[in-house]
Amino acid sequence: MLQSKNHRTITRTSLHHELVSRLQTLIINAELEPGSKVPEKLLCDQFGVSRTPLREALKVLASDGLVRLEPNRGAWVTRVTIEEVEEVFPVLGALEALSGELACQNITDAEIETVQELHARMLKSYKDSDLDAYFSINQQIHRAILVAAGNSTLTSSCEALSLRMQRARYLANMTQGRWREAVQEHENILAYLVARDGPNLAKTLMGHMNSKRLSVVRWLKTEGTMKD
Amino acid sequence: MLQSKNHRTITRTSLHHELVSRLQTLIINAELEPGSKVPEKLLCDQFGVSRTPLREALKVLASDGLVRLEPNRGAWVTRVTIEEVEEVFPVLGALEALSGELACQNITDAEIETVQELHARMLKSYKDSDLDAYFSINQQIHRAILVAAGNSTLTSSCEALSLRMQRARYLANMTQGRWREAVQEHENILAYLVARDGPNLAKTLMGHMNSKRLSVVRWLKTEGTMKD
DNA sequence: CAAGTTAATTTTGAATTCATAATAAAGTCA
DNA sequence: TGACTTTATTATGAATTCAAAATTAACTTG
Repeated sequence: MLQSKNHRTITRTSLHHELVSRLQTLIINAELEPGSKVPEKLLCDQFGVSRTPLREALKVLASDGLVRLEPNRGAWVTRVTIEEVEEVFPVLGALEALSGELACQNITDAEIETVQELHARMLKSYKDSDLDAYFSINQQIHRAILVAAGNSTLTSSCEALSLRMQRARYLANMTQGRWREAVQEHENILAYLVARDGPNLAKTLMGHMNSKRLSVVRWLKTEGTMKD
Repeated sequence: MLQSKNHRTITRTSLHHELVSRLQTLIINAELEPGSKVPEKLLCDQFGVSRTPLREALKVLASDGLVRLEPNRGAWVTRVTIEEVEEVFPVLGALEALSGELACQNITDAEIETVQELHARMLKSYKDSDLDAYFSINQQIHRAILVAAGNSTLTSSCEALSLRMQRARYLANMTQGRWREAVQEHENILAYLVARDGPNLAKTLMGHMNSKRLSVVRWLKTEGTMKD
């Protein structure tokens, strides 16, 4: 059988992917509020598409846990619950630990330099108390390590879970103390990466995820007390 | 806002899930041949559904990596490649290691007994050279450990990746030597589980996945030599 | 006017339709 | 005959349609 050379791998299933990605963005940025109903018709109008491709995208989002489909009642934006956080961060920890191990085996000097630059910029945004910039660069660092690990399955698994944790701004809601601690953890991460010390980088990344979990859970608990 | 009590969580989005699951089965059992085109119309007829829900299911399968969507050319059943195996097993290893750690923390005596019974039955099927039974029970053991770990996110991540590795029969294609080795590894897994020795169970499960990877890759390489 | 009932409206799930792209078949010409 | 066009045919992607379910509104009736 013909192995189909490499059939225009450039073109991507444009509309479908586009919709999935735009809906993800809406949910991450809480433009679609957690717990609320996904306004199918409105979104169709906004995107200028019919219900068919939109619903296809919603099914994919549902399988990623960003929305929940209720039979005959439509799609609902899922909330991040404490239970979910307690589940997802350990898994992310294990995956990031692996990414650290692999990155130490495979990372090039050039890639290390890139991470160092990102780290420096992240420090600056910390000193400037620019939370948005901090979070963006932070993500880029984790992503750079994943890329250096050279395992695309690992990358997509991590990103799917990260997406779920990125919903809503509370991740951005850190105390000064937690922020300082996170920066210190990143110092260690960088050091072990530069030293290409896989086991310690793995341990540190896992610990980093664990601290993050504690911080997010703590925040979710106070939030729960405030509202309800 | 109303937290929507627990809106008939019993009823599941029946048709959609049904289709996803049946398509998965067809692919796992290689009734849809790897590398072949997904016969949309035929499947619609077979399942007695229209193209709309079938295509929705295909998008979900694509996001799980079981099919690949080529723009304007339809869906194709993905092949298990050596590269994919080299990627997926390490990730599965990390996840199973975590499941071992967590299981040791949470498993009940009753659950341990269940695993022991499964293990005994697996040994019997090994002695009987009943490969089908062996694989089925093997899976049940891994699943039981996952369930005992009590992390549903971890469970679904593992199962999604396992599905990808379950395509085609070659997993069943073990040498006598590899089979014996796998059984020995399972002896260790059980022992560490009974002892609730998380770290060693984790290490053993990771090693188990690594052996599996080597075995599958070796087989894929000989298969490649035979055919092409 | 409150609780329950029925009718109107909207939303959902899925089939059908339709324009466009890809493939296969037929036709052309050196 | 064999490479290249041109023309049918088929398959795909997405809009539209339609029946069934859920929601809302209107209407009883005590």
